[in-house]
Amino acid sequence: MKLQQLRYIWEVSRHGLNVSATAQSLFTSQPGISKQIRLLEDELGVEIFARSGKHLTHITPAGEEVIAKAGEILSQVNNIKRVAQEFREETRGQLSIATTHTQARYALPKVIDRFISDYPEVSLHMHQGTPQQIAELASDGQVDFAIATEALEHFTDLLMLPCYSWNRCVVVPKGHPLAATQTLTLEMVAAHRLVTYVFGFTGRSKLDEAFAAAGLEPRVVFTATDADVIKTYVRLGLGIGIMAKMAFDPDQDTDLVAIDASHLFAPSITMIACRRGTFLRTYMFEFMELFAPHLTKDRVQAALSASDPEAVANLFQDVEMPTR
Amino acid sequence: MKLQQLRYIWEVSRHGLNVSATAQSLFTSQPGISKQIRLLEDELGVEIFARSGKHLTHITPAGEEVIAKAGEILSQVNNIKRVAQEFREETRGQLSIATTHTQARYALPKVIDRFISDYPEVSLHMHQGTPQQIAELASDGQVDFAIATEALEHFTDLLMLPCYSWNRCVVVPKGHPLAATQTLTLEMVAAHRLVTYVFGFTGRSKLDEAFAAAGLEPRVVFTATDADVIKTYVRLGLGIGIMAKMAFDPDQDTDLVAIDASHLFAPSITMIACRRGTFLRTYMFEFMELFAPHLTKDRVQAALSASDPEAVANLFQDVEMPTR
DNA sequence: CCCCATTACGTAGCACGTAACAATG
DNA sequence: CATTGTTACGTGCTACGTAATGGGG
Repeated sequence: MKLQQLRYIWEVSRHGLNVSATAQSLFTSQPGISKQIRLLEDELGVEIFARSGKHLTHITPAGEEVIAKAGEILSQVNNIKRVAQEFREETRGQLSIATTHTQARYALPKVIDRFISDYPEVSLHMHQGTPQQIAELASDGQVDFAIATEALEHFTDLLMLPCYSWNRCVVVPKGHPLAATQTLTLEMVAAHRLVTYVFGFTGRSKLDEAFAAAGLEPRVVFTATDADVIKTYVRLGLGIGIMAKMAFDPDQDTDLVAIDASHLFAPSITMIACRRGTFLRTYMFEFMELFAPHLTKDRVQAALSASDPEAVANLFQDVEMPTR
Repeated sequence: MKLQQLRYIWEVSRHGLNVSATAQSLFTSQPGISKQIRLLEDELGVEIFARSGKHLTHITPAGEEVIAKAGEILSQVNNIKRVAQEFREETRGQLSIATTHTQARYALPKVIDRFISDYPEVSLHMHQGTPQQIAELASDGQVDFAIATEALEHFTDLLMLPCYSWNRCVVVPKGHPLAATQTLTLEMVAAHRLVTYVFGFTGRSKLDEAFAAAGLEPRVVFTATDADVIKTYVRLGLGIGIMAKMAFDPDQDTDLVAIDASHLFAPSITMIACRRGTFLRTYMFEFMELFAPHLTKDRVQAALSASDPEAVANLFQDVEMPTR
């Protein structure tokens, strides 16, 4: 059994059982892969892929288990490489983060700015996507961290750590009837046409829950995946906006008025997630702590290593309230 | 990075950093191992072993982490081989069990007898040792199961499953003053010289606790690691014996009288332990169920896979009371 | 002075690439 | 007929064994 054989079956399964495509992506020849897979199957005495004629049709039950374990092995191999680099050059390496528009646009810039000045030799890669995509990237090990508010909880191989809690504001154009309101009610909000997030984005679920609990049916006339688009359509007069409070910028958005709506909706908690069982570089811990100061290296390691649910639960008590 | 390189550093660290001894045990040449270790270190850019002159003196911090991860990998490699054999020939393979005298002599024979007739093609290996040794064997992956009553709880990488609950009896020669007693008290027992288990064996701790709680200081004049020796010295009149009830055989031990002492001591629970994260063959599940009928495959798998502490806790409720 | 790891060197095996072949939709 | 996996074959690399070398305790 060779590591490359395990890598081959793993990659082939990730490429929809297409050996040729796999060979291209690995910059090697396709007969080489075929041969090695056959050799592995011979050695194990079990077929990993089922063939019909000259095509791989599906993965055998035995193959499922073998491939899963091969994935574990490859992930540990990566960990070893990381450990080595950590001890060789502590401040050099890669950091890949997948996140949503909201975080990338409003929460992360300050943190990133600080991070790249602290660790100039770390090459940073940001990936933007839907919460679902983000979680998958982290779960596959393609990125180190996933940062989002939704959809991370269904991936059991991800460890989720709470970063900060936030709530919403209602945004209206200057001069709008609601602009002078001191204290909003859900009824007042529901009386207008609404512009807000698409379902599954940026805590949209908490919004729906609040309206449903009050027996109201909001007229959502436009949904967007980010606050910049929401603000644009509020400016056009399409409706009033409901969005994350931190997405309102008093300096920039001078033609709009933001009205606090924290008392109307349950707060959302933005999470950072990383794969369980992966080795984290020092600068990765540092990044976490920059983003959420209560996520110290010690605490995160406790939550990571321990199958100790308490270590994670405790972290929720330290989540800070929104800064803006 | 090659699997053999990982195997080499793992084995060298297990052989007290003696490369020559490692080479012998692996039936290969010692320069070969040296070379491969060097190649791995070069590739990683980190020293795994610290050298003084021509000797390996200790493992570097980086080496510690690398070796730990290498161990994980090798364990997964074994799992893959097991999976393959499971699908190839379901009823063929190996089963290695480490256990104590008490279990091997009194609890296991019936189970083993049944097992070898159910699975004649499985080659069975039994290892006897102290509870400590047993736990280490299981923790190292050298045996599949450890069966004992004590000392398993300190190994966090072992999953412990409760098998059966048992208690003690007092053994005296026929004609001894205590022989006619209906209901023993701790004071009556403490009035005699005692022969019982060595500390750390077969639930000895529960014995000491009971006497201490009653403010009694038992005069233990002889300690043994197994009941056969205890019975021998009871026959010699050295004192009265306290031992596991199941170790008394009415057919065999006709010259002795056993008096129930279940009400004097807290019951002990015999456990079966296996390493977390290892693939268990079908016949291994079957063995567990033969030994402890409430340990069905489904339940054990739930306890194994889940980091779900409840799945294990539930099993404790099903522990049967002693059969003899 | 013995033990042990490293260096040097030769060989056998094997992983990989190119090219030809076969089968499927 | 285009795409894809398998077989055939040659080559360059490398893992491993034997022998020689060098340091430590």
